[in-house]
Amino acid sequence: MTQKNSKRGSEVKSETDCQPTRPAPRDRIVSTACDLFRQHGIRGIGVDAIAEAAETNKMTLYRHFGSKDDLICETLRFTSQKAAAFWEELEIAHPGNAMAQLHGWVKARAQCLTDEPYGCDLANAAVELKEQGHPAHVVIENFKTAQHQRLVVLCGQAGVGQSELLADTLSMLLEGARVSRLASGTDGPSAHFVRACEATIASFGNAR
Amino acid sequence: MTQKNSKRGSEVKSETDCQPTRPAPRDRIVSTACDLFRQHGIRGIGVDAIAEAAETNKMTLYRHFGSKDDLICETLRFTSQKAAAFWEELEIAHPGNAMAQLHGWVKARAQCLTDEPYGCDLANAAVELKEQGHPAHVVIENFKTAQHQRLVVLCGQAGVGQSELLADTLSMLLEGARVSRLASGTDGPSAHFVRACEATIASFGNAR
DNA sequence: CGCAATAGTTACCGACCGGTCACACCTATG
DNA sequence: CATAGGTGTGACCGGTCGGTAACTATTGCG
Repeated sequence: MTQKNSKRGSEVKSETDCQPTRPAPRDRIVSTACDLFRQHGIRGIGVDAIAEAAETNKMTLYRHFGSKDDLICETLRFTSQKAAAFWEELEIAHPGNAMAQLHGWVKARAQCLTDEPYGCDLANAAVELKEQGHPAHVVIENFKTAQHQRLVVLCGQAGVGQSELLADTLSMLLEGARVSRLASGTDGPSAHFVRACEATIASFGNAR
Repeated sequence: MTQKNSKRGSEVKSETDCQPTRPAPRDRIVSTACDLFRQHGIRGIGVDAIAEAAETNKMTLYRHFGSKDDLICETLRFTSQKAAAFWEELEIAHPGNAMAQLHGWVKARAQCLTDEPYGCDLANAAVELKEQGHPAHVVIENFKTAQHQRLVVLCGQAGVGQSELLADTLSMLLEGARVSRLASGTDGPSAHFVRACEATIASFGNAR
């Protein structure tokens, strides 16, 4: 609005190689939509506001995404992909040591529990999008299944008894901690997520 | 719409004492709003649709509730009160036997996990209502705190070690199971909610 | 250069949103 | 019978929603 013809505050031209050449409109829209969906909820923000925040316009948004639902799915896929990278970092941090990776998982999840107080984007979307048959649901379920499967494998490698039940339990603890932080606040049950996980892992380890 | 002047399909008059005299408009609105919020989400249904489904009109709705936000709070309080009654049934079912009540809690929660696939209304509202300062948040937090406190007391009476940590763990497991059922489907981690709870309770009981 | 693809702008559409108004209606009670 | 309070009706308000049309400006590339 205030800048009219110049693309940024800079000199309009000759930003050929120094600056990282700001992302293409499509990418700006996706990442901006991620943030705004997170802050205001999927139903709580309009495409117009998303386009403006992404420093573009609604027409461009609709040329890349046929509908708001398409954009929703794309943002969820985007978030999924970022989350998938986490598992490789875990393997790098504790190579070949599954039990250490499991404890690393707990620690990392506890970290994002405090760093990202808005909960899991995918889970929140599942809560918010009630219309069954919405294309986002398959994205959400695929993501959740994949995340859980990685945890199942990890628990199996850690050599504990009933590894699948442990993975189920940890999955529920994490999911519960994230939504519990929204509903009950910081001092609710989620405050003891780490202790709960560690106690659970220990009990499974001893059980065998 | 189709019935115009007659209040119901009946003979317009003389329902003085036989029929249970259908609830007053205010009560119809609250319970109808509960259902519709659950089905479509709080943001997904309009006051007009709620009034119509409650067989009344928007004006009457606004005469009882000053705003949609007021109605939201009232429905959440309504749900809270119904949920509070559950604890008394639990005491009646297993009088004086805290451990039996704890297992009864698990069983009952597992039951509503399958009976009510839409998750916890209060938790869902917390996810959906991002605007901080929304009056619903205190209703939600009060409810969650009260529910959790009852569980803490119960775990304490059951005589397990670290009863508060057990209550935190069970709270997170339940919350996680309910949202996990939405995000991951019936076959996700929530399928083993009972086993996870029982294993957890057992490990806490043995730990001491 | 010249062309084509992409991006930006403005205006517009019909639908629906939460909320209000004035007025007619019904029914219970005095 | 009369009055009053709760209820029903329909129109209306400004605003926003998701989505589209037509046109212009910019850009990258042969």
